[in-house]
Amino acid sequence: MTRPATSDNQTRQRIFRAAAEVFEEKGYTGARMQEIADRAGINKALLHYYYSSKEQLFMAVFHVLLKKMFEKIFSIFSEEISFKEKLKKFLEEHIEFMIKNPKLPIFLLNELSQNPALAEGLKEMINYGELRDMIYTRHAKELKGYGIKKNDMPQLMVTVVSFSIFPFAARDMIKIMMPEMGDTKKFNTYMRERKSFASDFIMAALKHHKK
Amino acid sequence: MTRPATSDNQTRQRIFRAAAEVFEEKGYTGARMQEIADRAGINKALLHYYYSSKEQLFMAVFHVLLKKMFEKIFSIFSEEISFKEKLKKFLEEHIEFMIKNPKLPIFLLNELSQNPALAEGLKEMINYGELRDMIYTRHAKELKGYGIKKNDMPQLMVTVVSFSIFPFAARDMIKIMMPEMGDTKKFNTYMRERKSFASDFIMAALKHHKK
DNA sequence: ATGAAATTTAACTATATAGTTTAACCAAAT
DNA sequence: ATTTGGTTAAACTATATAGTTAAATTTCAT
Repeated sequence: MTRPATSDNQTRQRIFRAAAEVFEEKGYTGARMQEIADRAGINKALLHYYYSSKEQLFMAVFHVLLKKMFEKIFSIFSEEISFKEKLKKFLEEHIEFMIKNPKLPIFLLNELSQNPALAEGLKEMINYGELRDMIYTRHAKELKGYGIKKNDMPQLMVTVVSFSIFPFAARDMIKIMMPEMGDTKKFNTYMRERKSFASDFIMAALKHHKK
Repeated sequence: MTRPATSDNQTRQRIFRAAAEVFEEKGYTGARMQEIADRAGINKALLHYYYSSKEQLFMAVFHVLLKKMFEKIFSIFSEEISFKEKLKKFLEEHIEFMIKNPKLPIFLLNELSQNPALAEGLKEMINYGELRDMIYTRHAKELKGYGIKKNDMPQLMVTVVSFSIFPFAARDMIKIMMPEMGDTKKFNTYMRERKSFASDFIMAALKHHKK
């Protein structure tokens, strides 16, 4: 009855992390249970002892990663600071987050696109309506000062997140067009420069926005 | 020796189109040769009569689609019009192109990310260095007027294309956050509004850009 | 020491799928 | 009419992979 002091949750964790790695790299259909077992340093029998099926394991991993992505975005947007500060902070933190999880966006977007039902679990967890209204309400004066109407919010929000997410999603296309950014170090430097480029760019656009 | 008046190239085309559809929807690993044959209205034997292997068929499809994507971008950027006009035209045409090919970006980005070698064929076909320098040289005065240095060009170019590509790549995430854009019609309307939003936004940012 | 859970080993089953084969059939060019 | 190449049908092979099983071994709490 007693929980044995052995790995247990440690093994579960090792499996989970290995699975997250493999799924992120290869996607659901490309991932192999054998490879997950190998990376976790165990065998297939034990893998199925902890997770009964590939699908179950994938679901566990996918939902954690999707939540991770959204929470990172939402947590910054819900802070009680000015829009300008929020924007700056978002770009700084989110780009650092993306540098640590560069494969996350393509993985999530691709799996979602191939199986839209994957979003089901999260639609309730995320109080999107709430947050969207909140952002505009909280920054109403500041945004109106820039001539941004409530109507413009979806365009603006998609634009803001695209600054940090798109280059990672399009990483390999950027490699084709700009081979000088081939290696990760240079690309990360480029992305760190993008923090201030993006917040300057967006603020400049807002200040000059037609009313 | 004479080309038979039968389908021949028509069948090849039907196969190619069916394959493009299935690969775009399911990706390489998710696609099934049987499904491609079914959609082309033929059987597997004939499919392999035209394309000896899944990989060969995939390569043919992938390269055409990747080229299609790049050519659309490049053709507009190489025209002899002012930067402002080019920007406007790019967003208009490229967003219409994306509306017609909404699954293209995720497909290309995902396959490239899982197999970077896929880019090999195209690196030579695309005269990236040429084009990049050309853009800055041709619009040197205009861009300098906006305080854009040659150094800023990679940031600016990625930004511009992200306006049209990102929302399609992130389509299913947008669905989660903004359920009112769930159906294709509303999303396309949103994207058509984005044409002018984006070009106004970018021009405003440039005009206000610190020198 | 004993028992229970964790883990390994290795062989196994079931299934999906890419690709093959063969024989027959059809359509059109000569 | 004969030939050639496009096409079908259906059964087939080979292989990869998810998942199972059972017996043996290890680990650890008691």
